Amino acid sequence: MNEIPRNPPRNPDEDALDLETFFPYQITVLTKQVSNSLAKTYVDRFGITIPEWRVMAALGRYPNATASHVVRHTGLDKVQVSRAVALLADKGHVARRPDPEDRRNAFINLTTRGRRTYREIVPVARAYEERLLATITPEQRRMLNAVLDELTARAEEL
Amino acid sequence: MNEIPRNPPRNPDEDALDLETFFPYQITVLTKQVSNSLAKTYVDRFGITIPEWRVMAALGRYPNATASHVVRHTGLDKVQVSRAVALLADKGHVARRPDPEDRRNAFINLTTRGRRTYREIVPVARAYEERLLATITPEQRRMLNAVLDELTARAEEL
DNA sequence: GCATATTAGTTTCAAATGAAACTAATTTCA
DNA sequence: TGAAATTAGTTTCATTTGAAACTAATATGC
Repeated sequence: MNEIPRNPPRNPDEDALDLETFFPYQITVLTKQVSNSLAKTYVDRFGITIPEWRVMAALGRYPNATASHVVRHTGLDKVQVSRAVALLADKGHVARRPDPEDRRNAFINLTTRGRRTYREIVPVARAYEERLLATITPEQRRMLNAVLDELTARAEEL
Repeated sequence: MNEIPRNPPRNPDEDALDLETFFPYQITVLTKQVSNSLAKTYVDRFGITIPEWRVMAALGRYPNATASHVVRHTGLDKVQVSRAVALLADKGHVARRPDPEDRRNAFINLTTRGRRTYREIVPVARAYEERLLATITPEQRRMLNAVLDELTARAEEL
């Protein structure tokens, strides 16, 4: 009795690193899962990609923004924003209005149609987040939120 | 005195969603930062990509694995593993040995050279993680770890 | 046994990505 | 002024990605 429990085949090397507890690995795996789920929802139900959704989210929150503003608010790079805005304009979700003061700029806004779509997506996005976070306590949520902000700031420094 | 603090231009829409507090957004931004930093380190200092590093990490921890095992331990898909193993074999970091019992399988192992590189990378990876997490408490780390595991399991269900 | 299904792993191909080059407009300062 | 530098945004191009098709080997069921 009392067999020694069988571990998975073990590296004799003491210093072996466990990927499963390595923070960059954990967060990458989770992010991929979450992004894939959301991307599928957005494409299937609304015909837009994640970058396009992010641009709409930024415009929904901060209307009349230039592409640079959108870059700041979405964490996308300017190439992605340029492309997402072009696609959203094709689909009639956003419109560009040149700035007469400085013709390098264009103000971007949701169209009526874009706003309607935006208002449909927001509760879907919230519901997904809610289901995802359903099993963790409000306490844990607050802390998770704070820690992620802290780590994002920290990661930028490094 | 006592000016009303100026918020950024506000959407009148009550239901606007703040991207900055939206969990899928937060985690995506953080992951991108972290991955870019690490990818740069791995490429610059060791000449390998993140998928290659992950394969090495899996083999360092669980030697003599088939490609399917590596898939399970790395969260990469089989295409990525196939490519990473081919590249690592070219670089002399891993070697494949066909399974005589079932010739569809091949056992993959770090070579002496691969093991040497692996042992160089592990402390660098640990040091990065350590610097990243330096400003959060051990308590927060434990909780973060547990919550990420929980959410990853949860995300797979959804 | 032998046709059919399944499994391991690779290759192909089309789409997504982002660095670098580019265009157009504005600002700087000699 | 007006030449050089800067800024906003777009386009190009080479690389990365992953779904789907494919090859080769083994397992299953009639």
